[in-house]
Amino acid sequence: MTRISRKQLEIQQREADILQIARRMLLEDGYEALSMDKLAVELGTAKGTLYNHFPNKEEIVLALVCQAMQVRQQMFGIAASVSQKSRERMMAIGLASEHYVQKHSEHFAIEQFVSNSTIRGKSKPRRQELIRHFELQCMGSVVGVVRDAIAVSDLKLPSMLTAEEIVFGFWSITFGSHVLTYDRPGLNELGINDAWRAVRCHGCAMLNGFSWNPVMTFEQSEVVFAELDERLNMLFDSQA
Amino acid sequence: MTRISRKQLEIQQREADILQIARRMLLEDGYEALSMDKLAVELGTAKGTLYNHFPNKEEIVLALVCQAMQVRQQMFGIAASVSQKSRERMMAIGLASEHYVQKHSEHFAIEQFVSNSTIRGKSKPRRQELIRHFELQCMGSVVGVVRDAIAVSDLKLPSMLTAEEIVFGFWSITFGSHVLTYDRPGLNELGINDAWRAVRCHGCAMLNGFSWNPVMTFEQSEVVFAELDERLNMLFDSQA
DNA sequence: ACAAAACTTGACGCCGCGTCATAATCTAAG
DNA sequence: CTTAGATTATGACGCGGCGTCAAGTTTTGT
Repeated sequence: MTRISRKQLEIQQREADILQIARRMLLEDGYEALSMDKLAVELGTAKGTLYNHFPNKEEIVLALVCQAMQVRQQMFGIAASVSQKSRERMMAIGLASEHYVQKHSEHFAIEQFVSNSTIRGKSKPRRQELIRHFELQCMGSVVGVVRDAIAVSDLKLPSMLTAEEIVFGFWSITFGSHVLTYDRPGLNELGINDAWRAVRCHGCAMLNGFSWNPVMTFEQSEVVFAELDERLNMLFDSQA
Repeated sequence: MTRISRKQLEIQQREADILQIARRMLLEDGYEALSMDKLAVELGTAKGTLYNHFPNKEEIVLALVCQAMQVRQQMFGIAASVSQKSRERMMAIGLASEHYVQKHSEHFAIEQFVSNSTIRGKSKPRRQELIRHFELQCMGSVVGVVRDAIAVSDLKLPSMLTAEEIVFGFWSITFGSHVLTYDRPGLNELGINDAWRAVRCHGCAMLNGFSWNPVMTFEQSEVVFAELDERLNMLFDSQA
């Protein structure tokens, strides 16, 4: 049976190779530059072989998106358990998001390609479920923090909002900031000097806006962010 | 000289027709469905004629984006002058954004196609300047409100942030929310029942987080939003 | 009326995706 | 080891999309 496993591994390895090459092409020259023909040439096989692994181009991209979301989800999980204090856990998730964009931009960038596009529709149900799964897990991590905060009275849930809708607010602010920061050319020239610091401030403002205890000034918040950042860096490094 | 103007008008009219058809194609079937060949057929001319008006496909899309941004910018301008109170002006701009996404989704959707993509790079400098112009104008409207608020002490500018960075926060939250709401399938199933109301609450939370006077509860805020919304609807309708 | 300028046309070259008949390779039973 | 049957690899092909350009047509100015 050594034969079977050897062949199996060879195929698995090739699948990984395909994704690796595809990622490089996407990152280097954008979505249009991802060509199945060129990919096959770089892989050293015929084009038809590619189609034994993935039914179409979109599935390759979505496989990369899945990898990306898995990385993000793991980081969120780690961040959510970095402290006992609910507000710090929330801040840590924000930092994880920041970290993800900055230090794993190869994944973040690929998430962007698919964010508003026809790509999703062309994928198999299996893949869609997987993506949904990771989305739910990320959401779950953050909603957990919100619920815990409510349970220990760090946060009073406004009558107009659900816990998920609270999360939606923070999701919007980080997602929005990071997308704008990442692929909007020249935010600096618009007067936004340090977008990253600004995002932290906005997160702090919003936490304060919900009266999420302990309410603190931006200056105090910055110190806490710095401490959490250091702790998170260690955790993330030890993970890799 | 009636001849000159007749021909000129004919050409201008055709340009408008091209954009109209292109918009319909984009909205109906997505970016991939915008085909120069089909566009030419629908227009009733040869393909080469298209290329007398636009040097490439991307320029057509970007022309549509310019139209969209112009609409948005006008709405922002109106919203920024709907009240004397700085906080209400800020809220009105949020409402304008909401209105833009909901009632002018044909424009908003097209902005999305270009938000993270290779399209921008293929356009002529002239077009890029135009886009930049509208971006600056929108930014300018909001920054104006922030500066006014500071001037009348409705808002104290945090030492860590510039006025533009404050705007960036609100930009992120509305941009992020609206993108997520618009093209994420099934936010409802994630527990987000009324994303629109949630966005208003988050805006309110953030304003409160900056201690933007008059600080108010979500419930109070909702009433003000409703009043402003009505006033804005009248203004927007009278504009059209 | 007529020449020069401006505009229109559509066939053409090139490239990319996905297919499929054929060829090569592997598996497992005899 | 042999060999039939299953699995996998190949690349030429069909189709369709973008942008070009030489040839033809209309408009303009005199």
